[in-house]
Amino acid sequence: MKLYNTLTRKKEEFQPMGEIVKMYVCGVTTNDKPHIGHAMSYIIFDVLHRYLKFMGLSVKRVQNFTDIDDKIIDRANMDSTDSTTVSERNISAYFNVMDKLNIMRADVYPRATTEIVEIIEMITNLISKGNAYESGGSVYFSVSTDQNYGRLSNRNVDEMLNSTRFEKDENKQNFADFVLWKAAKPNEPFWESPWGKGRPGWHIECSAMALHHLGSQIDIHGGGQDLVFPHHENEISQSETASGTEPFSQFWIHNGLVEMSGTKMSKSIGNVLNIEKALENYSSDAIRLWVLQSHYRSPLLLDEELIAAAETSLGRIRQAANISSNFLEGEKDTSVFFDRFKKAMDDDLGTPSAIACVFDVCREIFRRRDSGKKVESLVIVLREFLEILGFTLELPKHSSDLSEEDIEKLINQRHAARLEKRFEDADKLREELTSAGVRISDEGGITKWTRF
RNA sequence: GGCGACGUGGCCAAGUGGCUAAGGCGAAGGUCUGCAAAACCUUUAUUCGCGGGUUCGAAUCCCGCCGUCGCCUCCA
Repeated sequence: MKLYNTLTRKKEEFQPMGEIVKMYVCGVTTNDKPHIGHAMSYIIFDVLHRYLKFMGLSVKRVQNFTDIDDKIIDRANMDSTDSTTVSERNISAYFNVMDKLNIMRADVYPRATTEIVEIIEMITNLISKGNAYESGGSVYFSVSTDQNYGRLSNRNVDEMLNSTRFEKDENKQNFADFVLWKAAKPNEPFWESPWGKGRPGWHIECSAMALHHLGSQIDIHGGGQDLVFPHHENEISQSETASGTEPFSQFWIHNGLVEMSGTKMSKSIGNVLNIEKALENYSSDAIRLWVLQSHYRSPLLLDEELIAAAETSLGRIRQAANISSNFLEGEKDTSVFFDRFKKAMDDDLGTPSAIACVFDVCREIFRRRDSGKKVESLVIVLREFLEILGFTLELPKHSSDLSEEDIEKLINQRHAARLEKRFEDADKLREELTSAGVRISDEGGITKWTRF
């Protein structure tokens, strides 16, 4: 399988270094409920995870929660509570929606606040090696001690100086240095450290956790494109100087960002759609299909009509996946579809082409059913594709879900009405069933029904 | 200003040197039906932002232009 590696800016053949694939995916900062951009990112890494498993590889995935930072403290102050409460609340919300989105759980979900020991250890190590320095109760990473700095994001420190627009920090030796340990201000939560009371800087936790849970070298490090600089650039620097080994990660995989009418979704613009709200109107599968129908490195256009269109498309898929033909003759060779699907996925996780293949399998299933041929092997291969892509095939909720008895009763009533040619009554009963999520069809004098 | 991505049918979106430019949504017609729904069949880009160039051959490579977006210390 080939994957686009941000580090080398090309597609490269993926081969894990050891027996298991070590995968670290940057998690969320727990200052708020997860939004649709998080859904995009984690759906994509979920599919990567599933596909690696399908290829026969074992995967150990670690995903962090940044459960202490400025925004969380601000939120806690706003809500007159503490940062732990805010974080716990949003971590619960995270698991709640991600489970609904059928995103496989990572093996470990370390939190910044539960890895303080490892973080302090790593910072101490960096200081002893001369890559970091204490200043005013904080500790900074000295960017000039790493000659490779800027490799991932393809920029150099001198050029950055001309374009920088961040506030000056008197404690820093160099403008590009970044904070590893932040001295606590009055009334802020803090942890004891060799440099006094404070808390971890943002970047260090991922390095410390990756080292702690996966080791000094990993296979895949993932996250949104907005993390390339400075977050991942800084992670590389601190990890590689601390461990003395490189590369920290073989592959750097970055997903594109959700855009709304040509603009990135962002809290400052106020165009954030949270997942909870999206799930009120659309099925988990529809959101997943909307994401996977465009390539993971491209920006994803957020337009509710597009998710609604995906919901419609899913009707086809669900229906095809539940067909059984009862015919014995004419089994179809599925290898053509299988090869096509695999070829698409092997080329940098080409889910749009893989999904095109899924729809073609669906069409073939319908065609064969309609012409009296066996479909079982196609249904099996379709379900396998859907499993790899992480679809649940769960039916969307309808306002009034009828029991089987109710459905049979209504169908019988309609049957009677049709016999007496009271078609208006019959059509009313049909509408009633439709709005309750039951689709009926009159086939050769028999009325068949199915939930949709 | 620096770095990067992108511009393909009504909408979304694959394809990145050579068979008929995938797939989804939408639209039109047909089959089926009391009428439908679903499904199936047919139609819906002689053309890939614009202008040059390379080549036997370009949506795909090169140059220029126009336009959109992201990152450049909050971010999935």
